[in-house]
Amino acid sequence: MAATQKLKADLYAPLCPSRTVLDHLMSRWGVLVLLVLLERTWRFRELGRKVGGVSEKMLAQTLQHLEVDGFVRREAFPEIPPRVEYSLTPMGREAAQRVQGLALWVEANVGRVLSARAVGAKKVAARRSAS
Amino acid sequence: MAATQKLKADLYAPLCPSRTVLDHLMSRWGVLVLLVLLERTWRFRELGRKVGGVSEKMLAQTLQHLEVDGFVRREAFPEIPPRVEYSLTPMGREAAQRVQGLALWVEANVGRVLSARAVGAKKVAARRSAS
DNA sequence: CAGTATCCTACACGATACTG
DNA sequence: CAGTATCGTGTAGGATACTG
Repeated sequence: MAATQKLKADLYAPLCPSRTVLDHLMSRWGVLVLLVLLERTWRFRELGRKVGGVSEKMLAQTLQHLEVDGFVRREAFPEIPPRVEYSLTPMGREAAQRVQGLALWVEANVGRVLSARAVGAKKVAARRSAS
Repeated sequence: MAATQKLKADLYAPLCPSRTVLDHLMSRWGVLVLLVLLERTWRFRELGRKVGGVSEKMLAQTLQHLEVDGFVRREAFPEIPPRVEYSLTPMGREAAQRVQGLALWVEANVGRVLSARAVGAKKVAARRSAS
């Protein structure tokens, strides 16, 4: 009892908890944080600067979600000034690697997508004006 | 000229187009649509029912984003009643497979995450009350 | 069926100020 | 430094009605 659930998870079911897990992993900032953490351990501000464009609030919130879900480990050192280090748990590393798989593909293929957009945007626009 | 871009894409740069590509792929409904399309070709309503919980508006918008980006092919048949079929392009399949990699991991590991949450939520809550 | 157009609201998110 | 608290706003996204 209390063992890890074996009842089938189903992303297509709106109420399935797997949706919230996926939401945390794929959130705007969640993705970037995971990628950065894959590289090494970081302090809070350091992480913020590395990600680029994230506010303190969202960084804190994102890290808490990932910590609660067991993807990120937070270690606070009782010093002055305070120092807190964030790293991936083993499970976090597993998930982050999958995220990285997609991220690397995107970085490598933005060019193809941008080319596709040039023609794709017109097709969609044409349908709208044909009303 | 007009060749696919080779200039380095950087997800950490807020202005890099790769961010919008990733946003489309990882959006709430984008993920689910890609997973479903990986299975086979679907009609509009069919797709909506399969995904579960998506509104017409969001389904149409999501499909358009993916179509514009060159991930999804839309084929309309001049019949009455109208029939429109959506499928993945070869590039869409490449991306969708990466998305699937993460999705399958999540479905298989929700149990571990749920267990982690039981203890993780308390740790975070404890910090807040210790103010 | 396959959408589009309109309206409306909850909340995601940023900016700012403050605490330990 | 490492956050939390508060406030204000833009917009993602749902509900509904309508078109071809």
